[in-house]
Amino acid sequence: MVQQEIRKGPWTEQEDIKLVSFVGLFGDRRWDFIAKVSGLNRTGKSCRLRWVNYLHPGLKRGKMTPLEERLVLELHSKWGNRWSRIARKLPGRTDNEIKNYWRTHMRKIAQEKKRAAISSPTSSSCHSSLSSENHTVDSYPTKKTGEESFYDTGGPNMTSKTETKIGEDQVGDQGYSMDDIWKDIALSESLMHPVYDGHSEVGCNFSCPPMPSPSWEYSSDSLWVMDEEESKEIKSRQTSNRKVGLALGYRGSVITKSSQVNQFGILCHAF
DNA sequence: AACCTCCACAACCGCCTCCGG
DNA sequence: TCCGGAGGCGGTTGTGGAGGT
Repeated sequence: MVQQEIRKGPWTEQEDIKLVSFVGLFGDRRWDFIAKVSGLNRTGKSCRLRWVNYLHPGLKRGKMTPLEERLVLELHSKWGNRWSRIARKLPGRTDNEIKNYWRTHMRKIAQEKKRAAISSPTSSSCHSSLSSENHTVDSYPTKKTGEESFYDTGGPNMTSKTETKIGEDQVGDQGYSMDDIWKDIALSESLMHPVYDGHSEVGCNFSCPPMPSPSWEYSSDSLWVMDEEESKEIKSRQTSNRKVGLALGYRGSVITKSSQVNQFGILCHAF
């Protein structure tokens, strides 16, 4: 058999249209199947990612609201890097989006805090990661072996992967890995107030009220409104008739860049 | 105007988990 | 019970655009 070459890289409008229509037909579960029958020379994974992060009708775009920002912070302190889980509490936001947001914004904040900490060197809590003497503020500490960093875990058993990767030479862009970000944030938060001690999901008292689900009105089986338990429950309810025509629920409310708006206009017409 | 830096975001990779045979 | 495949998840990278110098 001649294997068609798997396409990679940016998706075209035509591919999007195809994907949406096939998801409409077969639901958003059987990604490998969809990838095959659609004729998109993409992997199932790629199709799923495109759908979840970009084509899903309930996606909210644009800047994070202050409420969302706060929620991300608090949920991250509660759950660590469980982006998909955090995303479920932020209707319309994807794990990818939150991850990206966290990475850029928190890094920025951490840098600012770090600068502030440097300018007041009497602070005893800033010794650990600020000791790279002959570096500028923008060069970042590398991970010390055996040093504990609860921020890169989000839980007791998420350390291994990160550590083995970053412990080598992989330090991310500009030499600033996720690991370093967590450390910086840990540092900056410790300067501000005591930090919730990390791992357990119980006994964490937040001042933040439960997510009020602002202006969110997507269907009840939305990806984002479910917590794990809910999702399990729904999964158990899911039978073959589920989701057919989910994509037909397209609404015009998806905020996109101008070209993307056009794209969705086209997509709507595809049905 | 050209160049640089930063940011936002899309997408890929690799590992993990789950589920069906 | 075991195994393989599909899907899910977290980490990372690439790229384009905006803003600053």
